[in-house]
Amino acid sequence: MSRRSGRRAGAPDTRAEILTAAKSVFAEAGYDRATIRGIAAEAGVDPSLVHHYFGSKDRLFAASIDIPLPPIEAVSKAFSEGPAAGHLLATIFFSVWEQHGPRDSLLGMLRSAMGGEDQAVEAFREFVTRELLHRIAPQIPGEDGTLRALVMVSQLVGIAITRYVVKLEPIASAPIEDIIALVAPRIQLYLDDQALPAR
Amino acid sequence: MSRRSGRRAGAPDTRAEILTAAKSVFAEAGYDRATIRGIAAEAGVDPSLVHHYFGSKDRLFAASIDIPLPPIEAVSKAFSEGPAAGHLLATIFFSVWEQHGPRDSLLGMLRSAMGGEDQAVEAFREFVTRELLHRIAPQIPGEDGTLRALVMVSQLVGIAITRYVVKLEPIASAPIEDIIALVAPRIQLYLDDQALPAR
DNA sequence: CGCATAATTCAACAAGCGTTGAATTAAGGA
DNA sequence: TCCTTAATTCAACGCTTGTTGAATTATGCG
Repeated sequence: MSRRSGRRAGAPDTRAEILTAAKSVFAEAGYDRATIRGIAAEAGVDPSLVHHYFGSKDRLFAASIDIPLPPIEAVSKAFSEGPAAGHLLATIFFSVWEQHGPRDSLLGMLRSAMGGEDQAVEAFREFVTRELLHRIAPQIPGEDGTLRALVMVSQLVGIAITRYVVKLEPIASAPIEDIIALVAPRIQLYLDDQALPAR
Repeated sequence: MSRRSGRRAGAPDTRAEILTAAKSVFAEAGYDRATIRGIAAEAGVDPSLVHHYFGSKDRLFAASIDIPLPPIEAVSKAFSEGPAAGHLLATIFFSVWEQHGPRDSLLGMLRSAMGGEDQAVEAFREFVTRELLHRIAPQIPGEDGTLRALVMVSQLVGIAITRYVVKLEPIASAPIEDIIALVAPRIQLYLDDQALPAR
């Protein structure tokens, strides 16, 4: 395709290796503690090469959290499952987290968002809104549909943080099926119970 | 009392002012992005003075997240409330978060724990275990009491992150009573429903 | 007052950071 | 082979950070 490619077809793509290293390091350390020098070392290249390919730490980070999440599109269809919708929703959510690639990107975004990195906070807000809230909220009846949907999402995100970030036992080591079985009825309750109790 | 106090009785306690500034800055920025120079500037003193009083950034941070949380002791008593226990539990939890002082300390701990600061992660684990898990888990019947308690706590922490850290709407601006009313029935369900559904 | 001690500031160090531009090596087409 | 272009490295700048030790100022007691 490109006449100006300096590498052979089967050779390792250094740029991709840097990106993989970046995802891994950002996931472990978050934006602040991650260093370009550390990412370069992980990829086995010179720090300048990282800058040559990605321009800046900001842009490298942006490239690291840019992730397509195929299974999440099934969220919209989950609601036709009736009483099993809650279980299916939780299953979809955690199936993404249990894969190494997406998990690294999500962890990087999450860690950095909590750390206060503006770009990451914004990315996290957009991600939750676009991938989850916009697919779930319209399916929940009542004026407070969006609020209810977000509280429900907070339950899932809260578990993700406890399991993958803080690694609190026994959530960190429990089979994901046990956790799904536990949370599914509560998710279902958010979907069914449309009336806000009087206060 | 102490013969060796260099300040008058009514004079401002510089050490306390530094600590207040530290809590505020750590809460906003987290451990990594917070700087001793920034904290010193906030307190209106020289950076060296911070070091003189607290020794190191680590120890200053440790002092900043060391917080007594009086109302949380009431958690143990909440379970005698029967069907209202879930509502009371959520109320206690968020009443702590809605106060400025404790919120700053909690935010600092949370932000830094997510950022990967070892000391903060450990502090957060201990905090959740000591203040919440140990009080709640024994009250939940079944072998998986601890797991269920932690999933329940994850729901509360997840909302706290969405509301106070990421500030996602409409959770960030909703009256806390609305959120409590929403989450209370799900908390109650964690308390009541003792059987783990077959998988 | 004068002295001891605490409170506070000043100036500076060493280390690590992101970033830069020039130099060097490797590769592919004419 | 030569020459253009990409890939990669080298060395260094400027900046910020936590930390340090000496110098300076304020304070309270005898």
